[in-house]
Amino acid sequence: MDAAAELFSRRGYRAATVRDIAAAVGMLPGSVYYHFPSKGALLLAVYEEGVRRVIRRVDEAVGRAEGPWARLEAACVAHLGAVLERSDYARVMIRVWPDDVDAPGDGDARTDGNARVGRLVALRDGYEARFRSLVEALPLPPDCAATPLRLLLLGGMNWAQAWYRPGGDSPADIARAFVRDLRRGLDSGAGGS
Amino acid sequence: MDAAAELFSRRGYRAATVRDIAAAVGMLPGSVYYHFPSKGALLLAVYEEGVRRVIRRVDEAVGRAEGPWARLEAACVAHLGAVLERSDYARVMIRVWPDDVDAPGDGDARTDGNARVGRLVALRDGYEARFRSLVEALPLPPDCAATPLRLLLLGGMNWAQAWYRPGGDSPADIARAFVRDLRRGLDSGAGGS
Amino acid sequence: MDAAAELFSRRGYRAATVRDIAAAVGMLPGSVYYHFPSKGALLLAVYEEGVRRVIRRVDEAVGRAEGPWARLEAACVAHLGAVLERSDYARVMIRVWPDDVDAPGDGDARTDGNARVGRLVALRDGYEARFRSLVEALPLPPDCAATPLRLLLLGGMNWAQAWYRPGGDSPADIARAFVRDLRRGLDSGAGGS
Amino acid sequence: MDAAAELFSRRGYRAATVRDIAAAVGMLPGSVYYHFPSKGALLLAVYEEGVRRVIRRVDEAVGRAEGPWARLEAACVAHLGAVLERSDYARVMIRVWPDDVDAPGDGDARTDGNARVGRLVALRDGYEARFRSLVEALPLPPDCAATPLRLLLLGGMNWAQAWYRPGGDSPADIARAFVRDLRRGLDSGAGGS
DNA sequence: CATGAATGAGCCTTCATTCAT
DNA sequence: AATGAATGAAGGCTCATTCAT
Repeated sequence: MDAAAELFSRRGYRAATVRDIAAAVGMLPGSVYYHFPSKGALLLAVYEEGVRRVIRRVDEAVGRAEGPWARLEAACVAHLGAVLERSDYARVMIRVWPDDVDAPGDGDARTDGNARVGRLVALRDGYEARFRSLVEALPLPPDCAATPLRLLLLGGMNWAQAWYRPGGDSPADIARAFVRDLRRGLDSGAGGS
Repeated sequence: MDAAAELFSRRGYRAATVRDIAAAVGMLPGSVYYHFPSKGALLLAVYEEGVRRVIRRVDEAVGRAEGPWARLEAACVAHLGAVLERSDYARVMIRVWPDDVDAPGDGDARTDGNARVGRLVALRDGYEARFRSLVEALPLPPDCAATPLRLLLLGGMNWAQAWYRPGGDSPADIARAFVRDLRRGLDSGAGGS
Repeated sequence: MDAAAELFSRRGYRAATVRDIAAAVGMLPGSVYYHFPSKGALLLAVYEEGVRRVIRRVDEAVGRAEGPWARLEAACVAHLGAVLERSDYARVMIRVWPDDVDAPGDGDARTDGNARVGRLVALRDGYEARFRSLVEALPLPPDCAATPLRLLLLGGMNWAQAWYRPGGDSPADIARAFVRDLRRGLDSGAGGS
Repeated sequence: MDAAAELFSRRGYRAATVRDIAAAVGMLPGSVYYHFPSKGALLLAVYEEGVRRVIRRVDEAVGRAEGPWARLEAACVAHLGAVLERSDYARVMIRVWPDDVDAPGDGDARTDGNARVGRLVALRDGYEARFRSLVEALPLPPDCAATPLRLLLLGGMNWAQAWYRPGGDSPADIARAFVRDLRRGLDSGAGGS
């Protein structure tokens, strides 16, 4: 049931009801539970698939590019494309905060929930490791830390879901602009401090 | 009710229940409705206060700085400080997606909800306009668009809520690193394309 | 909500739905949860009240009687009267097996459930201790153990719920017959082994 | 399906799910319906088999004994052994109240359910008739009614499921103690009324 | 200003059951 | 003889909300 991705990505985890997800594929709510043991497990499956897809896309793009800056740019184009347009699965990774899956009550569901939160975070971290390598491969000035740079770039892209509307600049153009702004200095030297 | 700010910022809109908010100040859920007509209105109030506070903080910081880059940096330090550490109110602005407030059913609540979404978006936009001015005041290279730059910077900062943990670099340091990375070029010239 | 006692005693724990219990007092299912945190807690409350009531009734009856056999008889009359006719609360004690309250899933509800099972068992045991004393006070033949005797008597009475129908012998008569049969020998000496 | 007997006897009718029963023999829930038209029918089959088995056991034991008291004792030893240790099938007869099989809703299922309740009760009554004969064959004092005696004895034994735990006295010993207590008088003559 | 009690819609989940294959 | 997939009703429970007091 991969139309769950659409609802999770559009409404968030809590607001996307099992009923709606089932109805979206012409099922009844109970039927979902034949395929997934719980709503949380369904999210996890969607999330995993989302990560898998972005990874594949990014890896392919990186593989086709030459040179560290080109590789980073390719990765960003792939990431932003996936996260904004290409894939509901990928979008879920951005829209759903891992702890949304955590149940409010204390207890068993909570235990499962916490385990799930951990898994979600691990998946995301695993993916972001790719960007760590990419950024560390850059020929940076000696006093420039790779970490804030990566965080700025990834954050800028992920947050794009908050403002991006189709019709304007394409995700690829945006990604390229982000990388270009970072690569060359923005200070034209004309201004003061 | 500042307790609402805390819960909205920590759990998100849907997961923060009126019960919990009321309990946090020793009230019963019904009592909340003496002060606010609905949960959505409560969020709106908190959100508004959040925007107000960040604005005040940012304006003060900007007022004390000289030169376009210094002003932008001051604004970023203020913004990131508010959003990561200083204020639950400000945090809500980041953690709650405007459409979370939108009811899924059709009806009156939906109408109110939609109106509220618009208001939330307007508040945020109003605030971000400050950054637009700040960025446009920068002495940028002629072929460099202000919009992606602003979006990258704000996105990078807002997304920091996803990874920031107290104890490492301070928000102010992070903000300064972001601005510095953007200002000077990152390409040391050693690499190819 | 003490009409729950009626449904628990008539249908058993699982078959008595919260909806039915609520409807029986003109409420909606959600309203029950203002008064009791869960169905299991409701059962516990009913059960506790049931035990309390039987204890009171038995203690009163025992207090009015003189001599060990008369006291046991009085206790049995009180017990059987409560359990068959007088009180839905008391009936629950017989009809509901403690482990019915235990949830099938593993986890938190299970923990609470187990705790509840223990409490139920403890309540019942505490009550039956009264019969232990009563039986031990009897002037029994030296080779006659009190335990099987008590178990036979209590079991005979508790099981009466399975066959008793109003209209025939009264519970009091039945109880008296039980005690009499035990007290005097039944073997008329006419038969062989 | 002997697995059904185990689950019905251990958890009761409602708490034993078709899923669990099927899983216990490596089947899927749907497959059960090839062999039995409904859960109620499955219970009925198990119950019938249970009655059949106890009857066989009791009849054999009674056949081997001589004299009315010895015959009753043999029957009780057989009954209690079956119901406590020997047979899940027999245990079901005690653990499941006939009306558990009755659906709460009105409708066809209700009709079937009621029919089934009747059948269950009839089976049990048929079995208990044996004990009626056994008790009536006893040389009882003239003013002693056979009915309460039988009810006390059977009830005492059936209720044993509520307190019996393997490891203590054997079911056979318990049964013998029950019969002995009834046969000889318990009143040592020392006490007053 | 706040409470106590209730509401009713809705949520996630379970379960007996069905049926084409 | 059994499975895989689905059904639909119901179940326990939650939650925003209302309202008389």
